[in-house]
Amino acid sequence: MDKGGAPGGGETLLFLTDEQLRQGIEAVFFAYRGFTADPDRILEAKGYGRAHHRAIHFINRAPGTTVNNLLAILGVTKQSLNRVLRTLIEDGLVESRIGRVDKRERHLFLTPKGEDLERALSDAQRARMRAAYRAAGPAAVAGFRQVLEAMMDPEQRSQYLSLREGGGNG
Amino acid sequence: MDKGGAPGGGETLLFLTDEQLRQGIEAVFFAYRGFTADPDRILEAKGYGRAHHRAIHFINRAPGTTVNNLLAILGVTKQSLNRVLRTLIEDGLVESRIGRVDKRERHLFLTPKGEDLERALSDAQRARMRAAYRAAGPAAVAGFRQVLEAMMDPEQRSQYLSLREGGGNG
DNA sequence: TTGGAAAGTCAACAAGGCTGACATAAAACG
DNA sequence: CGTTTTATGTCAGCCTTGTTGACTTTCCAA
Repeated sequence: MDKGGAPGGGETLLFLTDEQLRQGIEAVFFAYRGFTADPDRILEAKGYGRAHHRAIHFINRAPGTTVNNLLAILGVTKQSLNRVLRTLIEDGLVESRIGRVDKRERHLFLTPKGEDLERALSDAQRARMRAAYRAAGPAAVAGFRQVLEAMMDPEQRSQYLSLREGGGNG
Repeated sequence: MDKGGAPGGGETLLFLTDEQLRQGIEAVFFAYRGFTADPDRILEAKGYGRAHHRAIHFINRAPGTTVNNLLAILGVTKQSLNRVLRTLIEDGLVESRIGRVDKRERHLFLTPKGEDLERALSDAQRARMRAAYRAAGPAAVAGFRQVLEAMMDPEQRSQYLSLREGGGNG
C-alpha cells in the first residue's frame, strides 16, 4: 500500500495506491452502466437486447462485413450471433447478401429500417459521450482515450485501431 | 455533423465530430472487455461469474453491509442477488449475520476464504489498471477519471462518490 | 392487536452466453 | 475429379444472471 508521492522503489512511476486503483475500477463499473443505460431503454421498447445493439453497431460501422468478421469483433460464438442475426433479418433490419466472389460468405447490411434504429441508438449514446466530454474538457478526453486503449487486450486493441482507420478522421 | 475546429453554434465547445464520439464509444466497449477478462478467468475456474465478483467486491468494500444496501449499489433485483449470495454463503465465502437491532436485516461479511478470492480477483484487476495507468501517464489518468465520472448517471455518481469517502485517500 | 411496510426467500421464466453435433455449399488442394 | 477445408447455418441442451410473482418473517405505528 505505498502511499508516498515520492518514487519509492523504481516500480512506482506514478502515484498509484491500491485505493486509487480500486477507485478507478469502481469508476469503470459505474460508468459502464451509464454508458449502456440509454440504448438499453430504446432496445427494451423494441424487444431487443444489447446483443442486437452490438451487431447493429458493427454492421453499420463496416457495411458488407461477413458473419465471420463480425464474430471476431464481437467475440461470441456463431450460434450466439446467429440467433441475434436471425431475428434482425426476420424483422427487416439487416440484409444478408450472398458473396459474389466467394458464395459461401454472407455480407451483412443494414436496411433503411435498420439504419433508423442504429441512428436512434447511437444518437442516444453519443449524446451522453458528448456531455461527458464537454464536462471533462479536451485534455481529459485525450487522457480518457489513452487509458482505455491501454486497458484493452492487444488483440482487441488492434481490432479497435483497424476500425479507426476504416472509419474516418481521428 | 459539424467537423470544424472553429466553434460554429455555441453548442460546440470541443472538437467533437460524430466520428470521434463513435471512437470513444468503441473504446469503452473494447476496454470493458479487457477490464473484465482477468477476473473472468479466475472466476470461471472456480465456477463463479461476474455477478459473484461484484457481490464479493462490494462486501469487501463495505463489510457488514445489508442485502438491501448491496442491492442499491449493484442495481439488480433482490431475487437475482439472493441466488448469487446463497451460493457464496453455501461455499463458505460469505457470512450472513442476522441484525442485532433489526432482525429483518442480514449483515454480510467475507470469510477468510472469501477474502482470499477477493484478493486474487482484485490483484488481477489492479494489475491491469496499474499497467494501463503507467502506460498512459498521470495526466491521462486524471482525465480518464473525469470523463468516467461525467458518464455516470447522477444516482450512480453519488453512490460512487460516497464509496470514495468511506474508502480512503483520493 | 392488527395492518402495512420492509427484508429476505423460493419458484418460474427469458435473454444471451456456451458446447457439441451435424448439414450444406463452395473453395482449395492434390 | 475426389477430398479436405472453410463459411455458414441449425438443432438441442446447458449455464449464468437478469426478470416478476408469491410468500414468510419481522418491525413499527395506529
